[in-house]
Amino acid sequence: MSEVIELASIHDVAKEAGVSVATVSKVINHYPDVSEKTRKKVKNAIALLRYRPNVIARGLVTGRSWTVGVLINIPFTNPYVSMLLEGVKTALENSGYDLMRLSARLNDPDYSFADHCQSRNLDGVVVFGVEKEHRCIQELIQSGIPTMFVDTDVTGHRAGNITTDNRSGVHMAVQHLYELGHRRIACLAGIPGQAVNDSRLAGYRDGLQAASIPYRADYVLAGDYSFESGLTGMQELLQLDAPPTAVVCTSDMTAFGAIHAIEARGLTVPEDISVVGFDNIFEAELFKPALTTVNQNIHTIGVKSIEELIAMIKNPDYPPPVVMEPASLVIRESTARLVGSEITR
Amino acid sequence: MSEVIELASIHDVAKEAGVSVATVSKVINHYPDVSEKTRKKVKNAIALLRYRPNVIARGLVTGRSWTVGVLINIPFTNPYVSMLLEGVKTALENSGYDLMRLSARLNDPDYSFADHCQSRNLDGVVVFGVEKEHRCIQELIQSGIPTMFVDTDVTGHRAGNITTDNRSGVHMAVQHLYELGHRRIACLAGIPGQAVNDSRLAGYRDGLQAASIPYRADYVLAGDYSFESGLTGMQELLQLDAPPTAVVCTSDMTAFGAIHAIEARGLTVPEDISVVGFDNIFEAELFKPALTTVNQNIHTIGVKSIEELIAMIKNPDYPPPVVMEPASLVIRESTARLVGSEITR
DNA sequence: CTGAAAGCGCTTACAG
DNA sequence: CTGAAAGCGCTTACAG
Repeated sequence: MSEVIELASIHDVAKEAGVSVATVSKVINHYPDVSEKTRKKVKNAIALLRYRPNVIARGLVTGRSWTVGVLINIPFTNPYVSMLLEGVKTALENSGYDLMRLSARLNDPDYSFADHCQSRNLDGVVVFGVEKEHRCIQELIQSGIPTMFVDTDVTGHRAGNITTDNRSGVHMAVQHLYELGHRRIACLAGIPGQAVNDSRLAGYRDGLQAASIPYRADYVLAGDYSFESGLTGMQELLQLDAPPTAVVCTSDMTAFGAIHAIEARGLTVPEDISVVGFDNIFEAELFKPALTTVNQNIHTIGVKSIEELIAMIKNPDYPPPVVMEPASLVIRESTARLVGSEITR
Repeated sequence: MSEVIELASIHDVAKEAGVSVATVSKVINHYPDVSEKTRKKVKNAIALLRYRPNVIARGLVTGRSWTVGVLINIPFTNPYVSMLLEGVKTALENSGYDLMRLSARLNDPDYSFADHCQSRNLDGVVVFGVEKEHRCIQELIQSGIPTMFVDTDVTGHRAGNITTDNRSGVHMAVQHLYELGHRRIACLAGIPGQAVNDSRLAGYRDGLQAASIPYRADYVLAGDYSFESGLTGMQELLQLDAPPTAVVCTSDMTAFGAIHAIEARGLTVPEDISVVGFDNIFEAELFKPALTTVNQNIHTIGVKSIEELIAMIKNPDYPPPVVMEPASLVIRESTARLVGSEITR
């Protein structure tokens, strides 16, 4: 019934056109030294046989696979990842590159991510959500495969990175809360040791310092950027003798969790406690109360990570890019002026 | 300083071990007819040189690339896509396959998705968000590449599909609203012609019919599953002389949009109008009011699409799978009993 | 049990 | 301007 159609090879085209495969190759690759007449013949044969060059075979000899890999060490369901991938996808359109998502076994000691990339002839790779210390990072840098790290502040001969100005972002959040009269400002943080988290915590300290508010260790809780960690973290903060009147979270999902915990206690946001998030995922606007949060240009980060990567691929001497995207504060409904006698020093 | 380490080839291993490349190949591929002694030597050489077989080169001769492609014709930022990809990723772990996301140019008449897949030696592909009529679907079926269509009801020699029982899902939603006393039930639908939408509309009609409620064309509006289409669709419904008291939406995002429009009019959900969504994305629970919606086992669909695809790849005679996942109604806060004299026939 | 040879579908010097 | 040959890194009959 429905016949399976085999793809024609370059030999088929050569035979059809009555020329050599070398000549066909030259036509395909737009070499100038082919007569118009021959070029015509070949093009006709290509059209007739619906020939498409095999990218894989070509890659074997040229060493270029027209494929960039991506390592995502965060659940896809994190809206942050979705927005980033959307940016990646946008930058890839019409670039000629396809995207390969590697099934990496980062916890397997016998597994090497760099080997995986090389065995697939990847032209470059973007990596994100990996801690600076993971061995795969040094292996990657050693391998010489062009790499862009998102949110991991490492560089190498052919490796750059891109991140948001996390530090300023949280600083702005703290300042905003200060200006609203808050002095007991807590922080629901992320995973200790990750560049992203450390920078945000530094911004938190900056903000406190600029406002001359002493740092309290019991106001800072580690987490993992998830809804759950916001929920449990906030529950813990509410147990304190002097609970905070405001909390800055290092992700929007964590902020949602925190708000959930606050409301479960019969309190309201922002009347009783102000909450600010980080990321500005699209849900932040939909949420009630609409979330005050630090905006990251996530889509842009996705786009630029690919653009810079491709630049590195095309030019071996391209200096390893280090790009920092600005953060900005988006004020919505989850933060408000502190009322009453709560203001203390 | 940091030396770039080249990956060893099978020739390097052969030389190091003092055997032929054929023998190395046999060791790699676990052929039995290799003496223990030789096997040892080769394994040592492999370890010494940190050799990994080049998947690409292997693929060129075996015809298998250990790569499955995915065509996603919906924005990544749609939470539905994220959940599906998370399932896909889960099923891929330890399968040996990597995932390639094709930069498809579906609107380019010179572009053939099937050719693209073949030129990349893809072992199989999962496609979703593509209308049944798009030429790429027949091309794919013709090509003989194992394919799983998600939410598109086509099959072929080596092509199956998977979908949610959309029809029953919406039927249940309508029935739920009917039992709450609603009779003026509208539908904010999706893209006409898409299998997903048609099934859901059929379920809407089923529900009406079972309740003996006449179908009103002005209660059914096409959309595109987005927040915006819920917003504008609902605005339109609110203009009617007899606006609906309940509306079933064909996506959660559309439901969010509809609720937004209702509230912007000074009305409340569910007191004034009940709203039910479709998908049960994780935001549905977070939203206020928490959304009553039809649950799809999206993660499972992602998992099964890959499992079935791999089964088709491994066995040329595997019958084209057609799987339908059950839908279920999740009742939350966005639907309520109709009060007062609103009940009419 | 082992290896030489052909071949997967291409590109790239090189000779003519 | 054109094509024969070697080679990219592998696997697979096949001969020994």
